[in-house]
Amino acid sequence: MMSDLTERQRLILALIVRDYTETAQPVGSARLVEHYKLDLSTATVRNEMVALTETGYLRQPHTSAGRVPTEEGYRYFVTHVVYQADLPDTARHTISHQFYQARQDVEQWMPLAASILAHQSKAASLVTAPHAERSRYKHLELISTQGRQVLMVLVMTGGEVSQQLLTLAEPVLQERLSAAAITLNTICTARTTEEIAALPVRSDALEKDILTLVLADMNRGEQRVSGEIYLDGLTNVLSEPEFLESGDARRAIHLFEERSLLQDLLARAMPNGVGGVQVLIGGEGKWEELKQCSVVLARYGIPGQATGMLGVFGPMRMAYSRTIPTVRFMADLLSSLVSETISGEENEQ
Amino acid sequence: MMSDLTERQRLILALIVRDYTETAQPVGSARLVEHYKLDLSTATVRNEMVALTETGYLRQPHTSAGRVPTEEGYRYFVTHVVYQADLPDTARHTISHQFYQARQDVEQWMPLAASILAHQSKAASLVTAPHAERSRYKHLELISTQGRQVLMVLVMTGGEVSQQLLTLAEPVLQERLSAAAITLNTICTARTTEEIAALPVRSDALEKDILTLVLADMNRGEQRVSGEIYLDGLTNVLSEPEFLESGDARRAIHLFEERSLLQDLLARAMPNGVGGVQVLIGGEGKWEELKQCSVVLARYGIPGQATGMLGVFGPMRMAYSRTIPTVRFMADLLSSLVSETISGEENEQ
DNA sequence: ATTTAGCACTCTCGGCACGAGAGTGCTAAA
DNA sequence: TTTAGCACTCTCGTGCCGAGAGTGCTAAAT
Repeated sequence: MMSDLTERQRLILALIVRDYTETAQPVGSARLVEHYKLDLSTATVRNEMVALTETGYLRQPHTSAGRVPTEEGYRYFVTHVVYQADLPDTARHTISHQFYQARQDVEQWMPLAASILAHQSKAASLVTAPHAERSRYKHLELISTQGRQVLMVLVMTGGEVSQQLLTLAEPVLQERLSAAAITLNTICTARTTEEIAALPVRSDALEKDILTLVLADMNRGEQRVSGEIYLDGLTNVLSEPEFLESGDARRAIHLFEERSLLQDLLARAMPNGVGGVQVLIGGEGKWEELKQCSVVLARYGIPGQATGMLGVFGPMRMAYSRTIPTVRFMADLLSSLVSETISGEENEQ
Repeated sequence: MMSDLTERQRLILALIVRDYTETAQPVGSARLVEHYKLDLSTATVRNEMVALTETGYLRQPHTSAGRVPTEEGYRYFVTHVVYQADLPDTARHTISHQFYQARQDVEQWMPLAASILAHQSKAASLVTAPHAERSRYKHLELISTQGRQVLMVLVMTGGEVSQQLLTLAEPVLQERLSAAAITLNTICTARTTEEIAALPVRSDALEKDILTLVLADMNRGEQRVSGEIYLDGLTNVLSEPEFLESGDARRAIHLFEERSLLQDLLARAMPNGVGGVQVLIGGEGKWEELKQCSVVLARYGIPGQATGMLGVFGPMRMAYSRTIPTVRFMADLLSSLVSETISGEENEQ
């Protein structure tokens, strides 16, 4: 693998990737030598470029232009050059600091993560809220609003909260609702959907109806592939030249706005548990819309219990050497946040 | 006002606006006559065009191009031609139907509203969740997650729910937390921030600390200008020619992604209570970024209690005759949803 | 008093040729 | 193995030209 290329070829490939990601212009031999102070002549560089072109890592847009990395070129760069790179300490500190300041505001965590990712990578970012495949009932609250309208707030272990508005057949007093909530809380707390479904049917009509809705809601939660999706930094990506012309790239943005498509992408791209950082370059042949784009994805959280995803989306020509370490670091950070928050099933009371 | 223009001039202006919004091409006299089967010669139309150009409602991009509406032209069109127009029944039914299907899922209301607006107007939409300037305490819930970590869920009248994660000095059992929550609920329910602040200080340390956080949270809520912001349909607007070239338009999109800027825009554009539909054409000289764009805004909700905003954003050349009635209808619809949900202060228990 | 036909005029836009410049690949020398 | 030298190729900006679109004006028609 590694010996596929000589040390010097790797250097030249890396420099071309770097220069191209910055300028979006094909890179010529002369520019490479003078701009990066190589102790080589342009001719030598050109010879190496020919080799790299034959191996399939570079290509020429046309006869007399400089070289541009191919998808394979980017992939080589990602796997052999920057994949193990660490995020500089200054960046780690900045990020940790921002999260420290927002540590109380659970609702801010996801948008904050998206915002940081977008700023650091200068591309578009997405973060999904942590989501459990099988979560347990934690607490139910019934709040009478007006007449027959009741707001039902359901909290799950793991901190997921869902609201639902229901209309009863006839008006019910708040006292009655509170009593029902207390009863249901007693019998349901810490139970899974299946366990609740297996309970004997309630004799009280109100409790029975509510329980049906609770079950429906829990089921709906388990059907979902991911938690809520947070996006940021779309404008970063809009000013990139790739997105100004070819409608291809614009269709990719559509993929990101349409939540259902995005869910599908995430599900297919990251089937397995928490692991390393996934880099999808040019859609990898599977996504027509992502032909000119790249996505850097990672899963965070605690595998059996609650996980979410985060990622960065940008032109194929993205700053991988910055983005990949950032995504990895943020995934670790969110993982630790989740494990601090989550109600473990062992020490549950 | 009305007599500013003759009937025929109004017709021609309206047709030019309509044609231009559809094609994005300057409209010539010949096209106008044959395409809309006018019983006039092109020369007559041209004479009227000269008049409209002199009044400032039309302009020519260059000598031998057709006419394009000016900002004043659009404004005349909006105020005198389409402002009172009603949304066709079929559209009303489609929209009502979609809301009917989602009536239980409170969390879906806002994104659904944004999605419908975006589809109907074929532009970008924004909706802010209803937000009360002065809301009242409704219910507090304290949930132990792990060791010293506690998830605090605070529900306000009007249905706003906020979550906060707090770390206590020492671990506390769930029983203790529930007891504290019940005590606080008893003394705080239905009270405003000021009223709660005026209560005698709690002797219990835990209750005192929690109450401080509750107050901080309520204050933070009251500081905010609006509820959460939901966006949709940005991609609709991206494919418009205006946004492909001039960076101006792209900067406008940035305005929409940066929540703080957007808050400012909303606050300055819609200072007063629920009223008619506001149409901002070309930024009205106040927003440099919106020079080529228009925004159609409306406030919904119940003035003294909880209000939110909704709007549509697109190129100045937008389909006002469709957008304005849609925004008005949606504002009414959301208003009725809010008044069904909200806990009135009178019939509060 | 309007409306309309006719016409000259102006400006944009696409196509085309052309030269400058960038960057290459190859060969032959170091 | 590296490098200097050079011929070659292709893009891109510029300027020119003609076609076409749309106008404004004038004079005739209603």
